[in-house]
Amino acid sequence: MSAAVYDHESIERKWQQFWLEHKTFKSEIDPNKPKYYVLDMFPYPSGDGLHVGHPEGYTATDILARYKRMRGFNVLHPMGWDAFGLPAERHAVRTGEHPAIITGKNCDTFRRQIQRLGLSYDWDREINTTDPGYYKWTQWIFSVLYERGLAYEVNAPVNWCPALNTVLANEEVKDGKYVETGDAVEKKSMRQWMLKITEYAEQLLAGLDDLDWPEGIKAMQREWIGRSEGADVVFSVADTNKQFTVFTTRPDTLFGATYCVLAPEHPLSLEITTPEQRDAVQAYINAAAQKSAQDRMKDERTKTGVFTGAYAVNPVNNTRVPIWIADYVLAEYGYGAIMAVPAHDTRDYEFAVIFNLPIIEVISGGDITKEAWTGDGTLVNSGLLNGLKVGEAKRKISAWLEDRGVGKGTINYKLRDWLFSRQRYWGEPFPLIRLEDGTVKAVPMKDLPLLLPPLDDYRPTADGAPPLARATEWVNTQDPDTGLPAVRETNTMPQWAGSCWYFLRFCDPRNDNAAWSEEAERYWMPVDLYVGGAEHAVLHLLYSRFWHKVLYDAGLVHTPEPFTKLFNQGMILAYSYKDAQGKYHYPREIEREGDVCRLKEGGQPVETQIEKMSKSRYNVVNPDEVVREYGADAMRLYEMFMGPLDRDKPWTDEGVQGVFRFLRRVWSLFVAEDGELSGRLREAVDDLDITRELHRTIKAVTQDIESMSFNTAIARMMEFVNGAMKAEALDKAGMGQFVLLLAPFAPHLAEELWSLLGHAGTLAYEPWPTYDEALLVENTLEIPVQVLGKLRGKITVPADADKDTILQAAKADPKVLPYIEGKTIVKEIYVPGKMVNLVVK
RNA sequence: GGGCGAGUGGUGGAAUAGGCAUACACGACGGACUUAAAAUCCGUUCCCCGUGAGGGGAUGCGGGUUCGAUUCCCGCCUCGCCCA
Repeated sequence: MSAAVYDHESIERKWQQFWLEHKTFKSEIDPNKPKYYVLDMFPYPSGDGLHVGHPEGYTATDILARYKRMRGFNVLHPMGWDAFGLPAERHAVRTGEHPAIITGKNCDTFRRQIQRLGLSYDWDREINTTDPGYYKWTQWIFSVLYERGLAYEVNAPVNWCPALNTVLANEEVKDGKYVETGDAVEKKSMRQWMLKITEYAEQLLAGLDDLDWPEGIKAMQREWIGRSEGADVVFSVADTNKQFTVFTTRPDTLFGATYCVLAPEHPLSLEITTPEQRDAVQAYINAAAQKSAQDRMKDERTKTGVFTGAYAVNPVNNTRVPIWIADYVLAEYGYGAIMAVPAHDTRDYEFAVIFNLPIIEVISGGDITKEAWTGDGTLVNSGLLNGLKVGEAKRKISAWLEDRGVGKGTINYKLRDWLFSRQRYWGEPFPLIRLEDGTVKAVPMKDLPLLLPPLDDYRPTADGAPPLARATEWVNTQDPDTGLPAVRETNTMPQWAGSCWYFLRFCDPRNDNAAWSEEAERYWMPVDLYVGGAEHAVLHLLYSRFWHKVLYDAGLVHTPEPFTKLFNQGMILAYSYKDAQGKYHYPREIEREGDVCRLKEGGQPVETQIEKMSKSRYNVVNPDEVVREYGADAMRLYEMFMGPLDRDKPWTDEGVQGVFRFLRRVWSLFVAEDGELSGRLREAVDDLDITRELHRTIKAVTQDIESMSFNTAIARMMEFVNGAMKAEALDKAGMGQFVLLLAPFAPHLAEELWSLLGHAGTLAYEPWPTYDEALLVENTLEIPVQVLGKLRGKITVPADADKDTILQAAKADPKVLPYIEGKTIVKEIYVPGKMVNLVVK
């Protein structure tokens, strides 16, 4: 085999070793250099190993990291492991082996796979959330929250997932199911730790405005926080001394309230019910308890409800209105009670029609005999509000209610407090003890980390307590201050805890005296670019922002937001093949003839679709195999060349081969048969066309990297290479500049070519190529000529030709002439350097 | 129902302060090299009519603004995500 073959395997091994040995990408604080902190969402190291989806985001950030280094930035580009998680715990339950062991193995696999991709991480900063040296500080931050009154215990109905034996946060539940696994979730009343994220609702909302994040993600967070302005209004229950408060976003429609509705769970529901109605109400409440909130809120569902027999008094006009119980009102939102204004609320309208309740118009503008009017208009039938517009009426009635002590203008949020405990072993223990009198104390800093105790059996106890309850010696402890007996919390923190602050630890990962030093935090934070999947739009990104704001208020970090710019990469999909029986087949079992795909064996036709990669669909692409066959550079290049980074796109093997061919062409451009530098590359070759092309490429690639349009950057380099292949001689220095352009994308190949060009060491810190604007200007221009907007000809003119000359040439062009002869030119348009359009009649 | 995003060749995609639609790549077809194949290299490849020169049409659909619209505006359709 000739030495000229592009041997990706040995080139990549050589340079990966070089980078590790020389710590090429080690970053240290340097006040003389501008910093650039570019971060990937660190992975959960699952037993399945790396997936081709992971390297997509990692390659994008790596290109930017390498590019920024060449532009003189001090780059922080770290990687670590979000390693607490359920699969390791399940493994421990099955085998009795401590979860740390399997976690360690999985981290090793991930590290090895990631290093094979040639990503320029500073491995001296690697962190692992399950490392006691790390979770010590997670516990410390929990203490900060606890000391600031932001952590509290509550006995309340929570999302219980029987399949997992644990509770879940609101954000983890969708349509009555756990978002990760689809297991059913039910309501169960339990004692749990909560974090007061609601206290930061306003800040979390306001902080979004200035962030350079995708609008969609910001919109999702805004929606999740769900701020609404309105008023609390107090209704008294007629003929009793009882009263209840409703929250409404439409206090202006108060005069149109014709009934009230309490949620089935409302404490007054049964209390106010008249004896005649008691059985019906009780039955309704029982039925409602069986339904999920999502089911109850479905618009298409016919509304149900039951009359309590009781009446409420509307504070604005002392009218008696019936009180109903209905499950379209949720206990969790507002006060679990509403005033119903059927004329101006679609759901109230629907309910009123079904139960034949009165509908009174108080805002003109619609036709309430047909449907609710929810738009703006003028107040009618509304006493003191008559004649006002909606906005004015809201303000006036809020003030009126407040004056009389029967209500006030308020702001309500959909955001609930964060349920922060899990009935798991493999998580951070809460640094808390509980004395016999019920007092809860934080474990002092000097006693952290509070280590997880070893167990023989990682299952929950027989009576349903979390696994940690098995460690009786660990649970039963003493108050270090008084020596009094105390017990430890047996719940642990959710997986989100470790990822809420890991970007801070990366700034100073080996610090034993503090979670981070002020110097490191001030230098590196905030994260300049954060890249990851959109699935964390609400969960991780909202939780980390919350913790960061608390740390900011505590004076522990210097910016109110952690992530300046956020970018979501799309998903990598794959073709899958399904036969008529619905059974999936591996791509290698398939052959393609024209439009139809069939099984190689038996020839049965199969259906082709593009789907998310998954084992069950037999369409997973293993990055190890891609790297083995084509190399890490080809893998990186292909993932970037597939299309825009933020879009979902399907993997094809032929596509990898395409970029592999490109790399091989680059190799053959530089390297001769004998493995030495090709004789085509010579000193001081003066080929203006190639030089121009090089400068155009430098400009385009630079701009494309800045805008993260990596697919077009690669296309530009391909064009340059296609041109250079045709040249007989190439300028060595100029081709060196091209190697530097290629370096962020295909770093191994670039390093190898750079050393073949006679340079010592790494190119990682070589200055990024610059271009000469003068060389971008063409001597002659080819100007398309349109007649009535249709392309009819092209003229070639000197670049400095003036408008008149160009128009004369356009009109004289033999291709154009037939279309203007015998006609009157009414308008001549010349867009400088771009085109001519002649308008004729 | 509301919000966000997308819809361009056989395929992934390129081009938007309005200015040559289809860059780059894949696939396909033809050719060179080879005993043959692979690899590589060269060429063709949006569709229709035409031997050709040439002509016509096309960026989900229908309108509008404009000398000129993939790009801007209005109204729809389809798909994805989020919320209800």
